[in-house]
Amino acid sequence: MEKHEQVSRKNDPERTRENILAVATEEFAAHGLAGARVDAIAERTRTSKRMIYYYFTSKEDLYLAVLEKAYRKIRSREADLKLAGMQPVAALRTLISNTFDHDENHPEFVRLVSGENILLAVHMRRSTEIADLNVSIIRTLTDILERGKADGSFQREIDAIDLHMLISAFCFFRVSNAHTFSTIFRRNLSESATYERHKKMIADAVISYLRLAM
Amino acid sequence: MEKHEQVSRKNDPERTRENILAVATEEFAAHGLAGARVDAIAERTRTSKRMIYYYFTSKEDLYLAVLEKAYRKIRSREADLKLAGMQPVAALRTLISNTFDHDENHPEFVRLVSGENILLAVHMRRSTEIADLNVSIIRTLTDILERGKADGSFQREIDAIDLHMLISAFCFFRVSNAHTFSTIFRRNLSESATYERHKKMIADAVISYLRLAM
DNA sequence: CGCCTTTTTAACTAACTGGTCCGTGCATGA
DNA sequence: TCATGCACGGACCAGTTAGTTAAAAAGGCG
Repeated sequence: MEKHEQVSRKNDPERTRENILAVATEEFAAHGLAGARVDAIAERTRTSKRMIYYYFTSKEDLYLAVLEKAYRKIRSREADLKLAGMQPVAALRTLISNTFDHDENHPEFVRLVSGENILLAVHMRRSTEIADLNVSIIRTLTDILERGKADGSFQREIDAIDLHMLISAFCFFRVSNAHTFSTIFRRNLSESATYERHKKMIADAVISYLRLAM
Repeated sequence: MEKHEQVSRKNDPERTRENILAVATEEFAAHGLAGARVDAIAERTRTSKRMIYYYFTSKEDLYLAVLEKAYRKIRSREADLKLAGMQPVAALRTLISNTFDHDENHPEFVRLVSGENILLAVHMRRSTEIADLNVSIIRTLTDILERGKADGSFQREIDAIDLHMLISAFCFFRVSNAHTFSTIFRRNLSESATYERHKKMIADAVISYLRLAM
């Protein structure tokens, strides 16, 4: 639109809203809902505390908005992996690699979800849009499993949601519990050698498991 | 003249301390460090808020005491499984089953650890005793892996800590993320059929993985 | 008994924190 | 140009919260 005018105020509601959301995401991820301070968010914002309430009504509503935005972000990133054309095993490896990288690269998302679980996911339940979000990944997994069974790559009888859980659990835990784990075992999980080894491990474990019925 | 039902007071510092710790554990597990209320703990205690400070000095110190006690509890429960005499595969299955059951039966422990991770494990790092706690499980796993390799049950080259992580991740995640997971996928994880299926799944996955080099 | 530890009670404070009041600046269209 | 509605901000309020104070008194060990 127009150029920056240093003296005059520029009304840019969209920008203000997004700015608040971005700062709030960091704050809630770092301290949880209860530990987060509205004043702290306001300070790091380019606007004021009053504006937070102007746009988001309450601390809880702001928190929910942060949560929804975080989930929306994944949806837009996922599913352009073109797995349909790949061999089942290769497709699965690609999918696992993607999940692994996502959690590793978005610790703030992992922390938000962890915090929400401590609060029994009550806020997430209030949200209508989050629920039907991960349907696509289940559909993708179902397709891979079927094709793998047809061509003999997989013989294991397994439910797609269970499989998703097996994969998610490892990828998520690596990030969500990194601090206590590395404190106890004195091991740096974000080291690139560890990173690669773990990525290969979860993929190999899943593939081994699916290969044969036992 | 009217007298109280309880005429005599019993001085039992140990009991008082334990009572405070037990109530505090519930409160911290339910709401996290920031969300927990000292007054709320005091109310549900058979003693008073003053006693909390008499024995624990501050909210943070109380929280740390809760954390340490939770970890100490596992240590005392584990390692009487007599795995040394069992075949490697059977020993491993027993160990996995035990980890699985532990997390399932102690959601308050899982929540405490989750919360501590959100806070970057800063309190845990202050504790001297928690660190050298899980050495025993690594030793046990190392032993099982060596025996399994010797008798040909396992051919996979793997580090014991990585293996522990693979097992823990699934068991922990099932509990720590139960609320968001079941909200998204509309599945009740504490149902006994699901419980048994998942327990078998993680054991089979680990065994399959260890069996062959790929 | 004599002395130290444990326990009780209730009021209190100082800082904090979520939320609001009320007034001002900005842009636009009539 | 002026009215109107949206965007904005500083100061403030009212409730909450960790932590304290003080005065007593009962338990228990030697």
